[in-house]
Amino acid sequence: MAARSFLYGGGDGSVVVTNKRVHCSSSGTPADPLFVPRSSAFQGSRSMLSFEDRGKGSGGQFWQNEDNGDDEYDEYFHQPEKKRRLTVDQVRFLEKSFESDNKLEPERKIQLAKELGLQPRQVAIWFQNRRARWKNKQLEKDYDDLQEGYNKLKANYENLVKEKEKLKSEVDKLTDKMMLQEKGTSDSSSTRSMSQPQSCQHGLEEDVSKNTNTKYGQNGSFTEKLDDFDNNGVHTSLMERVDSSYVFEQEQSDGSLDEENNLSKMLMPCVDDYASSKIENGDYTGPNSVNSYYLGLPGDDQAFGFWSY
DNA sequence: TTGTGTTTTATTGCCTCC
DNA sequence: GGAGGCAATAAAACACAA
Repeated sequence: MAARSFLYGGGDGSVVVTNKRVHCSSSGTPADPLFVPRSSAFQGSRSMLSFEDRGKGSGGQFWQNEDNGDDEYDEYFHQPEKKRRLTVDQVRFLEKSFESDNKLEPERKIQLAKELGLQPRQVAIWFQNRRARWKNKQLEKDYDDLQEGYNKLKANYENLVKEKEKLKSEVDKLTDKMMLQEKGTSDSSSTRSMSQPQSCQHGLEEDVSKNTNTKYGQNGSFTEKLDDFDNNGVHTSLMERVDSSYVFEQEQSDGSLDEENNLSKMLMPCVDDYASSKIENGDYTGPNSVNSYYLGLPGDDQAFGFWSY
């Protein structure tokens, strides 16, 4: 790999060996981005000493011994200065600069370096590390947001399951009632039923006559009970679906247990559909309702797949 | 004081762009 | 091919509990 020309230490053209890479100093012209005037407060890590508020250690020694020609000590004396943290003021300044723009153009880098008494490369490194930190923070934030959204969605799903169970039990209850009622009425008025539809016995003639596509005749009492259910102000759409399709597609039955089971089975799609349509229409206003869709999937993972973020 | 975990500074290698 | 960015990592500096 081509070595980068990092000026790290001597600005006089000396070769500085760091522990990992050979750095050749630049020629040291003012136009060079790596140029650091010898008169600058900063000479490599020595610059830290000019800010001094953390200035412990023996920062100056390395530079004082820089001209020692003794080969035996050459390597030792050309060890890079131990890294030192930037001062509070330097960091504050860099932070402000980063806030205004997290990318660093060469001109700005040199300007900042001059103002802070740092090497341009140090400024570049600081920005690079700062961008990395910022990115990590963003990732953390994104993760938290996703987690929060997921939790809301999960709560939403659980509420829907509860509501579905509630609806199911209500339907079951009503089905039972209807069955009992149907049995009672068919016993006591078996003669009348020969000439009249059952719905008429429950005063539902008008409803029946309005509806042209159902077979109310045999199921009027059930409809009446479902109407009551609807009066709770909860399940209008369920009623619409019940009226128009599922339930009364069945031909007349003898009111046996089989029919009861069939009715329950037939109603379940209504309930499922009802819950889904409520969400899709944005009608669901449960305690944890969010602007996301749940389409009746059973597992957390699947529910997770349908959110809008 | 010391061990340990975290943060910051700096290096290295790879990649992209001009 | 050089410059610069980024990810991964090293290592020094720092914080803090025991």
